[in-house]
Amino acid sequence: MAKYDLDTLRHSTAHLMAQAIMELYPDDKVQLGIGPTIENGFYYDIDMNKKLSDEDLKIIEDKMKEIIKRASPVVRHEVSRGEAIEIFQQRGQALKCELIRDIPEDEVISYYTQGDTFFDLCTGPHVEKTSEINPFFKLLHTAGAYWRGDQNRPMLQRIYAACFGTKEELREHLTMLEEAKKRDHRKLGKELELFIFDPVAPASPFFMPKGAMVYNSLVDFMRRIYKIYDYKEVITPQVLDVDLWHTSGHYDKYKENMYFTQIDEREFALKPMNCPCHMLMFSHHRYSYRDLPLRFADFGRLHRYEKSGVVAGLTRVRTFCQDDAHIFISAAGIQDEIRTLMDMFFFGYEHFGFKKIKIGFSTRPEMRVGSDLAWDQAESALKAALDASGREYFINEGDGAFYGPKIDIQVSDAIGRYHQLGTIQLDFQLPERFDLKFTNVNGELERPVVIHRALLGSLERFIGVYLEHVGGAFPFWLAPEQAIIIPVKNELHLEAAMAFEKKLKKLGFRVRVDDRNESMGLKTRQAQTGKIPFMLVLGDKEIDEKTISVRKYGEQKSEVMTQSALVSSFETLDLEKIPVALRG
RNA sequence: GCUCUCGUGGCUCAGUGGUAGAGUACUUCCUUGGUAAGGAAGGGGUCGCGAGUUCAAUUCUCGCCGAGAGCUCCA
Repeated sequence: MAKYDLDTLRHSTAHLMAQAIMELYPDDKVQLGIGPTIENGFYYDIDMNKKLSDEDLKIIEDKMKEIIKRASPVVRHEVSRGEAIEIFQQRGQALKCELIRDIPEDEVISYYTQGDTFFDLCTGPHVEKTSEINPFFKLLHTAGAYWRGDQNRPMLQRIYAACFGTKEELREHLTMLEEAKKRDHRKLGKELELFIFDPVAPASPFFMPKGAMVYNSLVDFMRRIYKIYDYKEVITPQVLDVDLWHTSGHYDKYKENMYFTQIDEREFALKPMNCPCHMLMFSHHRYSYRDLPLRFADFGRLHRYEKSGVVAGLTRVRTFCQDDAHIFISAAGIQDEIRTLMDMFFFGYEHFGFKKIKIGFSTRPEMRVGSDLAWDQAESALKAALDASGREYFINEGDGAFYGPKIDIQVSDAIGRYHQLGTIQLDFQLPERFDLKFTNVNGELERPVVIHRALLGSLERFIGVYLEHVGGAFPFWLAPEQAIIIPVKNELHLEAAMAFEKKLKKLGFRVRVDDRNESMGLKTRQAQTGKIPFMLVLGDKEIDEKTISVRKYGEQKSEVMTQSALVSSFETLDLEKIPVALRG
């Protein structure tokens, strides 16, 4: 049993790093901000004149190890507020003084010293001497971070570090980071020729033929799900009069993030979301309770002017497509619909092989619209539906949208990272703004509630997440190229290869003959690095016996099977593109 | 938007105050091959864009654009 828990060790290591920096750079006005522990280690926010580089991190690490050997005692002091401010002021630690001032009046202030050079405000606990700190840490990188997370305050230098209780855990974590780098969807997207970016359209992907194949397969998959769950797809305009965005409220709240265009002296905006279009469509028709829930699905292209610093690969882009839908429903129907949605979402995620799924329930935020009564109803309906689903969820107090509470769904990828995908949001504000009504069972006009929901989130983001999840190796039904056929000798076997290709193509499979004048070694290598699910080799033997040599992606060996057996196994695999409930 | 880093053939990257190189990809030829790179030749770059310093800038300085790591934000 270790003497200290991991959190204490990490925290003490953070102090150790701060001390190392103070000792190494005495003339750079080092001021300590905060240095909390985080999931895999810790960070420390530091203000200093010198800009730290990656080389400096190595020097700091060495210094830290030296201080460990020194075995300096770590001592806790408890003083009054005034004394604490004086002590930290003397040492030029203005940031710490600010923190002390924010501590409630009556509390005793604790701080720690380590040897003679180091002072830090902290409640502890800590190790008793620096030699008790283990060396299983690594300083990873520096980045800017606003003091106290406020973009109007100065930017400090944040140093991130990994820190663990054992050497193995540290190594495992560093290996995971390496693995994450290899799986980076931006790298894979380029290597597998899925998409490109160009400065002419910042943060906007161009999907190459293979990427478009994946994109369209995902849309196709969603359309099939929509058949089961009774969604009606609609198609809506890209460019709409700003009046619409005034009505919806988006103009006031999000105009900084919208694209505008003027023509015939009218101002238009490129749509950043589909909802107002769907509200408009609902209002153009007098619907009855018999029509509800009415589900409008839309794969419309959206444009949002995201700030330059926030865009990243496919995960945050300026043009994207959601698997968007809006459900118009009576307040009484919410709970059932949410339950149905949860079924549908989990069905979808499991289909993609996401096993660990986290559900977050976000409640009313401080800045909100709508009456408390309406919020009470909406929250309790969501909660009841979640409880009824029997799935675990956690509550994000105050994290809801300004127009209603929401459910967010995160999935864990193959290397344990969570990504937000789906969202289900209740909205009683847009129906109000668009004055939506339906005729209820008593013949009276009633205001519907709207549910915004997306399962994949955005196609772009989902492709990024999924690429990293599968490491670029798509399952058969999603692979842009499902099989590659290699003739052993072009002169002798090309004809048979092309005949087989034609046969598979007629059955709807995506196959290609590699007819280049290259060695089998090279073709094999490229079939593997291209992560094509099946490599099929045809030579004399196979042609004579109507068989084919089959090597699956990731396997070292090939097996020989009859051509008809291969075809039927392709047919079975390809069924995965069709949700179970729709299979004949 | 803010802080830091980066930007050299399609891709991955060397390199230099005297206007550029490798590997790979591409084209052609040779090779007729049995499961992760057979051989050769060839074409391809105003070194992100603009200004400044200099006899001379891809190299140094500034500005802009784009990308990355974070922060703030994310309808």
